[in-house]
Amino acid sequence: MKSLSIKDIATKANVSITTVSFIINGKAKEKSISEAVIEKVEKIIKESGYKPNQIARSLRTGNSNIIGLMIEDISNSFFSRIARLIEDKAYKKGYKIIYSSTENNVDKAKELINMFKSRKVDAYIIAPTKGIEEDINQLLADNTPVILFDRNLPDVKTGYVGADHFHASYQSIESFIKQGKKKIALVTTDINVQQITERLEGYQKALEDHKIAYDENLVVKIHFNQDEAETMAQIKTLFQTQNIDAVLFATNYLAISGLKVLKEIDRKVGDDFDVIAYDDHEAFELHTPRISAVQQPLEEIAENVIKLVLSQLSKKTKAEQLEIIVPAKLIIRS
Amino acid sequence: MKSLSIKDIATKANVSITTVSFIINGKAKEKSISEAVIEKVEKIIKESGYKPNQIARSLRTGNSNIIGLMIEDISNSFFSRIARLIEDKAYKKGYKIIYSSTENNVDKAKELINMFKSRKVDAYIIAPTKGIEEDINQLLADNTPVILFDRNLPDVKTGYVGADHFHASYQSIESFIKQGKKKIALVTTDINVQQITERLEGYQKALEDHKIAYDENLVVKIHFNQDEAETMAQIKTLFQTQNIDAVLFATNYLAISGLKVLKEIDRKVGDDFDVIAYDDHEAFELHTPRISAVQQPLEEIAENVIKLVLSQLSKKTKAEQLEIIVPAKLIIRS
DNA sequence: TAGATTGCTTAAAACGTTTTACCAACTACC
DNA sequence: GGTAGTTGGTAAAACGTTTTAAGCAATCTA
Repeated sequence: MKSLSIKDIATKANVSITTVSFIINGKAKEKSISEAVIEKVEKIIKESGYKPNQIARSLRTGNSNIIGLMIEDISNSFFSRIARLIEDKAYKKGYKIIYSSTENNVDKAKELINMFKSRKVDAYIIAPTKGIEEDINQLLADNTPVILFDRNLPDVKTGYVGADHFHASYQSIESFIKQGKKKIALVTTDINVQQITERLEGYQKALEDHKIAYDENLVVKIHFNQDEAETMAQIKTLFQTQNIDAVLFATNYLAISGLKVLKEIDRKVGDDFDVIAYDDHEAFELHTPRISAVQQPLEEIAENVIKLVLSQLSKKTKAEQLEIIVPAKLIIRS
Repeated sequence: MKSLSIKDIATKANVSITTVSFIINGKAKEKSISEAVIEKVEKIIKESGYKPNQIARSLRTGNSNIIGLMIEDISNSFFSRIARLIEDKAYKKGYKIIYSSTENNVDKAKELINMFKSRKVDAYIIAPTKGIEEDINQLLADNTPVILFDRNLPDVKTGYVGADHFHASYQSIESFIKQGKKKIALVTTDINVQQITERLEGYQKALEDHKIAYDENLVVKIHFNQDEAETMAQIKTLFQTQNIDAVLFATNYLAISGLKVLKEIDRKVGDDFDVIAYDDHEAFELHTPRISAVQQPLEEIAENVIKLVLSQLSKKTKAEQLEIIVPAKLIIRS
């Protein structure tokens, strides 16, 4: 069964295609179509269940009402929760989302941008990887709105929304120090994005400000794409060879692996060994004892991302470089 | 900067649009285009970075290489993990995914189907809600492939992939009984989908087969869209008013709420009170003590879903009603 | 009364592809 | 030397919209 076209409606209503199009697009008044015709056509549209073909529409108008969302991995709860919020808000404004996981792989990311480009998405929301600066700048040069979130790229001048990672990390370490911790470890990843380096810098600065020497043996950088067993092995080595009394995990999945290790080696989190995780997770509240975590304000991030995107979509001007830094919150659980 | 069109390439290569199109679509041989021309055109395409406009292509061919994925909620880890796997596999076959969360809301689901329809998606993958049978049947009548997963709809005759919920539930209860449990509760939701009712039936049948009387006070149906505080209150009431010695949670988020309650009322999971969760979650392995769970084989589900979709896409025939039931696995942790 | 304005409507071009149908020039065959 | 087949290619229609420019009456203005 072929679906109806505007032509069928026009024939049925005995008016021209143009007239129907004007009515559909709410330009009836402006083009001074008579009430009688408007009503007749609207009735027919309603009765027939006609829906305009978005593809034809896109081809003609050049925009698709689709926003491309590129994240690292949709199965990571941080991203899936953000994605859900963004989807919700975009939907309310009539935009749909096409999403894809980049797996932090530059080639895949580039390919995705091409994909999105050929689908003529109206705007991009990207949690970027290093190495796609040029591709993004190309988009910006074409006047396509691009908003970055979670990680900023210094060489890309556009809107960005992210949490204050430096400060949150600093605070976490400071809270350890105030508890009297001396040998504080950091388990982080080797991906070279601002968001991650900031966490390291916060760690270093806090130590420095409290006159604790930085010891590189206490910082473990886990390779991004390796499997969990290997990650756990590395963390285990840290725990067993260094006499640490506190650890900050720079991502929630690292924290989960770390907690598994602790369980395995039967080391308890408590007064003499404390843990903070970056990015909260349901598991942390349920853990015994409960695990402290840095919470990013997901709702606020999503809200701002969409705000920036919509504002760029409405202006036709080049994207302005507007960085929105929202505070992250350290939740101390005990 | 306007992007290149096939016309620009044709002009540059001094051939017709048709020729370029044939080459792009790999029909050069078949249409007996000379090697020389093929090379020339391909070189120009490569150099210029030309990418065909998918929208125009879709308009002309009637298919979009997009698969619509409708799930309950992308921020639920079960769905986000499945989504990731499906995305991956679809991507490898050249298909992109547009996804949307239905929130188990019939109206939203219907609206989404319309949305997808007007975007001419090539196929649908749906974790359906009750009430959209007719809309789906409409799609099937138009010969559009639709594959259901996670929940089946009896009134829809099409491909379906899901786990054997009845059996997994039965097994879980049986394992309680073998431990000597007598008062076994079930915390489930009130959404009326096969997948959920099967879990209840498994519960009932296991009790019956082991001559334990069914007590409706031990079954709590939590309203789907309510907030967590209320859910926890209901579960708390169950725990405090009924003298139960085991509980099966029918979804992972219910189990998480339930575990929070246990923590709150300081009741320990252990020999005299056991818990099994349906759908595994990282939190369960980390919990002290570790929580047993029913694991659905995500990879296998995703694999089969994609297999069915692709098979439907290749045949032009009406969807065949093929139900693939994969076993779920009870992971006993202690 | 001529010209301008207003009210309602439409024909046709354009968006960037794919595909059908066709053409022209050779080659091969009997 | 006529016809059938092959090789290498193209013109133009079609997909379903939006939008520009214009047309025609009827009414108003001076």
